[in-house]
Amino acid sequence: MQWNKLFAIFDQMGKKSLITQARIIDTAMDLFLEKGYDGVKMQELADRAGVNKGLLHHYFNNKQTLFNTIFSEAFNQLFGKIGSILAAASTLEEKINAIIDSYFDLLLANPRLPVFVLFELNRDPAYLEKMFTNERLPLFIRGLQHGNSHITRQKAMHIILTIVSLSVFPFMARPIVMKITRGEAGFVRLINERRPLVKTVVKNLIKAL
Amino acid sequence: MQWNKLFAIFDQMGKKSLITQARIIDTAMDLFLEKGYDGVKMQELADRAGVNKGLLHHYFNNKQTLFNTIFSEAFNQLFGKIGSILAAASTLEEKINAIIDSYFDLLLANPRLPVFVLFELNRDPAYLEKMFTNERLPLFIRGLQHGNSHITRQKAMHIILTIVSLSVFPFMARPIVMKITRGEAGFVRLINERRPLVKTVVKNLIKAL
DNA sequence: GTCTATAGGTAGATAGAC
DNA sequence: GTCTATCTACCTATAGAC
Repeated sequence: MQWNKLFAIFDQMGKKSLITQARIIDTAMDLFLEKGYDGVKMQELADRAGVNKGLLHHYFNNKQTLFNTIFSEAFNQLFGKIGSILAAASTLEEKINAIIDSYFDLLLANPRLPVFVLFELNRDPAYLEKMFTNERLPLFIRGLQHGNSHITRQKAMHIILTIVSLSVFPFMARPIVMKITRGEAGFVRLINERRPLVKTVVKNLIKAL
Repeated sequence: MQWNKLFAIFDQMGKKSLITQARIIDTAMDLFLEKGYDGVKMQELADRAGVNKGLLHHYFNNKQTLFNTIFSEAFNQLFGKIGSILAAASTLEEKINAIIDSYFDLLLANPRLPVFVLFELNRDPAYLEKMFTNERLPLFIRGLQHGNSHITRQKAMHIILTIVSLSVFPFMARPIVMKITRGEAGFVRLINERRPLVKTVVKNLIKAL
């Protein structure tokens, strides 16, 4: 992002501050996703965002508060869409394909998302208490079961876990996969080849269950 | 690990130092896997290992060197066994089931392994250059193809990626899965239920390919 | 090999001028 | 809202006694 140009334009409009906070959040998102909570230094964040270090404390009281903002956003990007897809009225196969497509699109644009979220959750599972309300997961399962009463709770869990495993893991292993495909282009090609394959695998799983 | 007791015994034998280094490595493995490179402080590591902070620098020159030791070990635990299984003389199905079982056993004992390795690889892919020699991956693929010449290089990659995705991801998402299963016991039950399911899914994938 | 003391640098956070 | 200067705490690493 070429912040300097945008910055100058907004500055002339006298609305610098309007985008300052947004720019901090935008930069923090990049940086935390790359390095995790402990790897990010406030000074580096300020430099990359093109703002003074003191401003970080003006907008967000401290590092933890800023991180919480980013983590919530990342978590919701990663798990928010499943809920709405499952809640929508459509066939089981349509729902499943929609989830798979949604993950592939999201992670092609932002591949670091899952490693970041799962690393931080692993480091401190307390984050989960704030994020995953207890109503959220039964909702997923009921979304799958709706109109498909033969799917038990247990089977629904295995189906969801299979979908997410197959869709998300290749992006988490991206550095390794890119070593095999020798570069970004090959990675994208392999991923897009995988998209229909994952759909088929899940369809066959449901038949077998 | 109850280091204090072992420590006292070896101390009486005058062989304290023999296990000191091993204890540091053991503790560092736990700590780095939990918090990642940037999250670990040398003081905390020394305290947990029951040794003086200065000793860490005596055995390993600096934090980075100690970390490299741990990372190599973790990486090899995670990817070492695939190679030897694939190289062994057995049928395709036997190889695949052996890999799946190997992952489930390894990760039931040490669930943090994959998140740690992939987070650190994501943070600095340069680690990969030292770990993944260029001969390693073609070897995996040829291992799968051996005696099954109908499997193209491309198909082999998808098969391996599917096996690893299905075997490893549930452990990476462990905090979330444990929230659903309400505790460790439920998690282990779900995982063991999954083991044969993963084998079936992969078998069906190969038929479909 | 093991410990204490401390150097040297950097982290997050605050105070106050503009 | 923005910037400079600075405080306090902590981190890695080293020096040197035992």
